Amino acid sequence: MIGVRLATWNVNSLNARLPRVEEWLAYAQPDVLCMQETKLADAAFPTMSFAALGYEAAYHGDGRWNGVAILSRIGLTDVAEGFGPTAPEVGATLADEVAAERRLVTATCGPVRVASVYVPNGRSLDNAQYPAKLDWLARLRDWLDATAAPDRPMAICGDFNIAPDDRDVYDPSKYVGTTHTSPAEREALTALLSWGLQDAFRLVYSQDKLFTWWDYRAGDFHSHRGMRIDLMLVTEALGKTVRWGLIDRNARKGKLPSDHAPLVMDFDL
DNA sequence: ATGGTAGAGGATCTA
Repeated sequence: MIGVRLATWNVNSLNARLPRVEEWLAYAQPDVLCMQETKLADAAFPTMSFAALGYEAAYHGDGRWNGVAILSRIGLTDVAEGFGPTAPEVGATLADEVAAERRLVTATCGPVRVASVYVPNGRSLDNAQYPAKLDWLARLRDWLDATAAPDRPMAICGDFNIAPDDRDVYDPSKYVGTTHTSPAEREALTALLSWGLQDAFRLVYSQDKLFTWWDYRAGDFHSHRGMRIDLMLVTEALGKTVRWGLIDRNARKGKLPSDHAPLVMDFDL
């Protein structure tokens, strides 16, 4: 039996967050950490800092917005950036432009195929970014069909910018007519699950109001106004081995936190 | 009260 601890964390700028990430790796001891919103060009990625802690790194960023990465101390091979062979022609439509952004990197870490994803925000239901978000999610489903196998251990980890159901927001009435909870977004997530994925956190917890993101503004964190939008979607081959999990709210506290907390899940393969 | 804060960059844009 192999114990594998997977984690995912939207760090909201790895440059600003590196001390917090290093501190967190030291006490949380994940085997794999997926990060989103690194906001770092690949040439600026702090590979030496993570190597000193025993982690190899795969990264895909352009330095302004977005940017994803995978750290692993159990091997890191077969790295793929973006949608790879299913990538779109560049620049034809807004959806094509969004699909070309640095929002997906994939690698094999020990016995698990791992993807770090940063799903587009969507901004608002009447914004052109909203249909681009839905298109991005459809492309992710197509990419799974083209490049992955649902009968193998795989984890799609990241900031999905979707709260799967009303348990996952602090007050459903506050999210009527907004992104992150719309029927179309939740259907796009269901379409991913129907490929052969499970919401790993829900294999361990059924309670409501367990969040991974809180707005920096208006004291939302301390008032428990948040959403669960950071997810690990795992194949049954991996999900059946889940042993334990946690959203580390402590990492949202203290000095210079990200607005997201890390999600940690343990598996025994 | 359509507010509030944080990051990047160097004026606003994004979240």
